[in-house]
Amino acid sequence: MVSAAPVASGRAPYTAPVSPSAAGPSVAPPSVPVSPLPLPELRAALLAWFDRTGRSLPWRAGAEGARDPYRVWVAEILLQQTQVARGQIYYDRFLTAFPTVQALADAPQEAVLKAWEGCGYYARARNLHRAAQQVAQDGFPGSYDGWLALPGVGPYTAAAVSSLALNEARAVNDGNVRRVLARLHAEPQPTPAWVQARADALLDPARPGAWNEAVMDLGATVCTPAAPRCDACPLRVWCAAFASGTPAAYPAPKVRAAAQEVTVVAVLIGTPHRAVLERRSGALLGGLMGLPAEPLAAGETVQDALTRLCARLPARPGAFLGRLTHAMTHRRVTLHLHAAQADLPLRMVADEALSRLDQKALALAAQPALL
DNA sequence: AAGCCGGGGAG
DNA sequence: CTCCCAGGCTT
Repeated sequence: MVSAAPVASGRAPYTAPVSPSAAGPSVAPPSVPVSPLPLPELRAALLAWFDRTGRSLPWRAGAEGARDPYRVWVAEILLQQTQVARGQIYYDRFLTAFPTVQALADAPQEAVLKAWEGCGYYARARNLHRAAQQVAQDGFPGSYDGWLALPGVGPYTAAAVSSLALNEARAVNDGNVRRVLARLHAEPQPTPAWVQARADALLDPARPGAWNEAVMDLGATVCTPAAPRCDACPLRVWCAAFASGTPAAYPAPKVRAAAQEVTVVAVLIGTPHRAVLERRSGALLGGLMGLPAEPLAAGETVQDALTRLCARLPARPGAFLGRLTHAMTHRRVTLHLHAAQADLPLRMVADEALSRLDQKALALAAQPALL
């Protein structure tokens, strides 16, 4: 594979490679302004690598630049902030449930969320469903701008679908592209505009879809976040981060807010298989079903919240069933589960779409932890 | 521009 | 444990 990389024909792309460690611990390494990359050679090298080692994925069926728009679209939504291995499982499940955009448009939202159950970021499913009803009416968009107008479709997804299905010359800008370009240029702090400008310049207009997939494949399988396999990279000879000796230092880690600690009280009325469930509303898990629950207010005890929850339903509180913790990126949830009794309608749990948190709570009730 | 939105893989 | 993932919407 390395043999396919261009023999740099005597030309060293960077005469003065940056050295992050020499700049000191608190000073970011200098960025390369606008690199004079040899576009024809670089494009040929990456596309040759992609044609040889590109991943075979279910949504990649069909002619290059003329893929089935529905399949590409569903895949791109599923893959937002979701790794390919995981997205593939949900892709197969989703396409089986909704083989066509018409089938998706005709389905009730609960069925769409059931197919999405456990995949996270459920606004993706709600927006995809709404957009499908729009497409079933008006037909598939015929351009980047048309796709961009659909709910749930932003600059990344519009570029991906229009390049893969319409052969439009639009460069995607995702986490892979950001990392690959940050390293190629040794830029520690790549802004979205910086990445887009360089992605636009690099895009091979002759094969926009294949080019986009090639950069993303490179980022996912070779130019990986923590331990890049530079020995297998077709762009190594032009890579300023490789030349620096510390490619993993680019881009610098993003500053993220600390996870917030939240305590929640939930009640099981019925059994783990047939129980009282409520439909969540709002941004967090909106549209999903779950056990009746209340977060603890400031200064409130678990017992206070349990009393408040049971007064709302209404229900009579029962035995403590167990506790669990659940991580949600920006939240660290501790859930206290109690039994309760009430005269309220029960639902078959297996028929509803639940979050992982609620699935954990039901599993806890099915087999109480010995603590 | 910055927060928010799930869940899991990799190191 | 931390950081990241074929991002988009809201404020």
